[in-house]
Amino acid sequence: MSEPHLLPLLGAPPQERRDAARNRERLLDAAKELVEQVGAHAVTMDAVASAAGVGKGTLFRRFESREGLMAAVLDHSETEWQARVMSGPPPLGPGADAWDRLLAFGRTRLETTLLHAELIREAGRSGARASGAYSFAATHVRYLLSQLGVSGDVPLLAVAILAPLELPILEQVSLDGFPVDRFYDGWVDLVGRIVTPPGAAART
Amino acid sequence: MSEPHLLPLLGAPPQERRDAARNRERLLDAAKELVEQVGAHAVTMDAVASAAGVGKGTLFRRFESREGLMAAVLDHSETEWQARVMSGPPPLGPGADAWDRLLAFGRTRLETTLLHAELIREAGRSGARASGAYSFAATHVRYLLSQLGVSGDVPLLAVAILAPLELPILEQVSLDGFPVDRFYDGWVDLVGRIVTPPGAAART
DNA sequence: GATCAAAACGGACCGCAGTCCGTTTTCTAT
DNA sequence: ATAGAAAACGGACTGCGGTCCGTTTTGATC
Repeated sequence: MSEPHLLPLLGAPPQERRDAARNRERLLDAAKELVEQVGAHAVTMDAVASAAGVGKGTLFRRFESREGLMAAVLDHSETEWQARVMSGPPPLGPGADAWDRLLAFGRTRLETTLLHAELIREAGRSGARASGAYSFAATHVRYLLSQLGVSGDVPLLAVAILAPLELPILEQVSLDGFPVDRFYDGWVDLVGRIVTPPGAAART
Repeated sequence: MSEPHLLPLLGAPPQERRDAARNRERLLDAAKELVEQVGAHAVTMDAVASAAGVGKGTLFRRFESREGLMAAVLDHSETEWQARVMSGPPPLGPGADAWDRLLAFGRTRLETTLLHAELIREAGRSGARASGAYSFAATHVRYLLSQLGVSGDVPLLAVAILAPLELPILEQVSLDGFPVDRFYDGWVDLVGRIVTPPGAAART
């Protein structure tokens, strides 16, 4: 006669225990705090654990690795941008035409990448960019490209459009000594060439 | 009366002492050997030092860091490719027209990047890609673009052409599940769009 | 409210990158 | 050949990321 006391909630991950949830929060808060105070590069796992008043083992069980922790911190920050893209005001959000949205996307993407540069670097490839944030961006660009009626291998063109805005590329470039401002203009030119099929009229 | 015994050789780095040079070579050989045997990710600095019969301090003085060492190993491998580009047979080397050279460049660049993927990853950004190899590639592409009479911000277009061939991008992409083969075709399409100005005739 | 298995905890412990500093080698000058 | 300073050497040492495992907490069951 006894059934599991709470709704089985089909297929959902077994539900996190209360202490686990509490500690996850403490750890994330402590991490964000420390990142802000001393910079991501100087944050040690021991420091985070003890600032959160939690054992080191727990920290690693929750976040897998240092990179994983940084990715979690980063993810939190980037979620806000994703929201702006999906449901914020135009031209970034819905409502403007696809071309203008694409340009706004590029500009803000560049800005957030630079803003979170250190965190992105520390998150390494385990991180947000690889899974969450990057595939969101890719999906969005693919969508805009299809709206623009771009022909060809749209997924790959999306990659090409995003690539120059990724941190590793930006880092290599600025070593070659580019002013960042010029970068956006160059990117717009690039996108124009990709979007406008050969033989069509030029774009403004 | 006594002058420095050997030609002062204007401005040249003070010349490496003989033991230093010998040890550098031993270390590099040991490193290459170990990388080959167990894979770059499993090579420890202690292992390299003791395989070379040299102290750890020496290893770090010569190569700065683990990443620096990996970069040195990588550099050695990539030099051969650079030579093919600059003076090998066409279409990669000089002799073919710029468009064909550009395509050959892209294909071989993609190949070598994938071939050396592990080393590139281990070399991190301290490495060859950042300084040596990357700027070589960028310079070459700029040159080919100008040969093709491309208008616009050539240095930036070169960045855009190279970016999708860089490892971090390739890694993100194949997570999205692209077959690698398709990639080259997509890249050719991209380059075509960049090189062919809007309104001009399409390319073969 | 008592019982019990599963899950989470925490800190001692390990391996490796990178530093430090007393010792040895090399090279120049005489 | 010899002396002396500069440069290179090497291995003990430190700090940090990550693991392991005996102990504690949770929450479902009766």
